[in-house]
Amino acid sequence: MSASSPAWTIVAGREHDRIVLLEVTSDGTELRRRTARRDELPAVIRAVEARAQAGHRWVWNDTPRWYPALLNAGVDVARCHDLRLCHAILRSSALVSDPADLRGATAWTAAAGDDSADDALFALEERAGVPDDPAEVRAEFARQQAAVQAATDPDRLRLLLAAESAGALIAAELHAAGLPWDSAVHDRLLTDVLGDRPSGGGLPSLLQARADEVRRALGDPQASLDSQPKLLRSLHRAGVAARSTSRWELAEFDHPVIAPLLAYKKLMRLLSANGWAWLAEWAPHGRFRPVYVPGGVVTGRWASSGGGALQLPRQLRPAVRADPGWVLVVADVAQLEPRVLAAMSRDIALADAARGTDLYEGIVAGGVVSTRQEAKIAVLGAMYGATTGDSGRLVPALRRAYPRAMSLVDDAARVGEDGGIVSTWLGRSSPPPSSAWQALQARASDADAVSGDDTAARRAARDRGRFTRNFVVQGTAAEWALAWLADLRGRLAALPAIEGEPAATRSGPLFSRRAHLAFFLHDEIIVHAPAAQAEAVAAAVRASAERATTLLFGGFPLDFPLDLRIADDAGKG
DNA sequence: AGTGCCTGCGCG
DNA sequence: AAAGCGCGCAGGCACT
Repeated sequence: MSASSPAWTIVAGREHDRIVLLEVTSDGTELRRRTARRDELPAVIRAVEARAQAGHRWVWNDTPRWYPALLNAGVDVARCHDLRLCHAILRSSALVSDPADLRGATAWTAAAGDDSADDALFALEERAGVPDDPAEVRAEFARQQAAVQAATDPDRLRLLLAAESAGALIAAELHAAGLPWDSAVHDRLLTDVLGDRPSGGGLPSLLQARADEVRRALGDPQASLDSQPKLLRSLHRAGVAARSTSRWELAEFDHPVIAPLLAYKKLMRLLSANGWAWLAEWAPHGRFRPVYVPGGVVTGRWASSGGGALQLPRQLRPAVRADPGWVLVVADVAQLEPRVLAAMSRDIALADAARGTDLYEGIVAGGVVSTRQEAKIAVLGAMYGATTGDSGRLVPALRRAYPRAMSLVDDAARVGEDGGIVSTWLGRSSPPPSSAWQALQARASDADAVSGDDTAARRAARDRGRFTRNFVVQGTAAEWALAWLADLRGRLAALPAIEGEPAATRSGPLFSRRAHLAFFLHDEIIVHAPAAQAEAVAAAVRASAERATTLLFGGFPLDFPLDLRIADDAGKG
């Protein structure tokens, strides 16, 4: 390592009309300070990136503040440290021994909780509240480094911060590249299911036909089908004594209105959530560009804002189509969360059950329950804290067969019920209980508590227990997925760009000639790749999954098998 | 007209 | 109406 090469380059913020960049060694020595006009930034960053040593990171206050403009200019970076996201992790991590300095830096806290700037239209704008002053940015980075160095387990935290920051880069890149979307396929699907698109303000023909059928069965030509209270009253008049209009409830009744009404609701849902209006707004030019929000969920999962990226119905998958000459590599992890639970609890018995490709069949083969369906609801019940019904009934069998795994989630639940903090494998910690929650518990344990207080407090405690029970598993699964994604991103960047003119330029200046991530959904990814690189990408996807497993869980004998296919569209399988 | 809550349903 | 976690969004509706 050359003494003059920076380990970090801090994009420290704005001073007058110029952006301040500080090159810093790993021990904090400042090597060089320079400034650039905003329009010069892509070229400056490209130049620094080109001569950076391995492991160099960009440090900046907020990835959406800087990175989209770089991507638009055709510049990407290998690594970054996102101060806003890392602050949010460190200030509440139980691994940080003395978070006082970080918690005192309230400007970063306010910014971390502010989602008003996550709107697609403002993604390029400055996010309200994120400090932009070079001295403050530098100080916050120093606070974070000190917190990590003094932490109980610095290596885990470093891995978590690196993964979280890589996620910030990937989220911006996913938006820039977009998911290839065939609007003709989407339109055909809508027309097939809903009927011809109305020219005026009316409903598509098949949807209208269903509505007519429902009103006939109700004997009420004026019945309102889209207002829950009105529909409920119409149903009551027709002799259907439902208490709600949800699908599960309606299915219990035997009445001629039920079938057409359920059909109507299904079609109406497609029209309002992902109909022609959605297509025009969110996938207008052959790409669906949702706004991803890394760290948007308490557990560390990503959220999304706009377009409903994380709720894309299976029904619409056929509209995800590769460009000509390109393919999609679609991969998801089978039973990610129970595998994560087995690994983090070091439960060899559960790891043995996961040995094949289907963990649930493995549980059946071990004689714990008798069918795959039972295994599935038992495992979900264990992770979610089910106490009643089929699921709750099966959990004790799991507790006998996999005591280590079950202790981990049972302990997490107990800590939560007691008002404590739990943490993921890499050290993301749950938020403390709200003051209202604490007040409720305090009131109930008071000597002269009213009788209602006690049951309310017990219920709130159990609710929180189910939350912390699930937090450790869902959060660690999110960490595995981030590690997978981050490693894969590096492997894809190392593949050669295609020669000649790109088949399409809709993925932006960087990704129109390079294999790139196009979609991410908790435990599933889609890579858009030149057809000639399909096998290389598939190998990279698998290798990254193995790397993520090793990074998190070392040599624990458990793998995370992928369901992987190479196809022109994402609708099969 | 803007807001915030409720219901219901899509995803993992 | 899910029993049992985490989300976002549309539409209706009550409120300001």
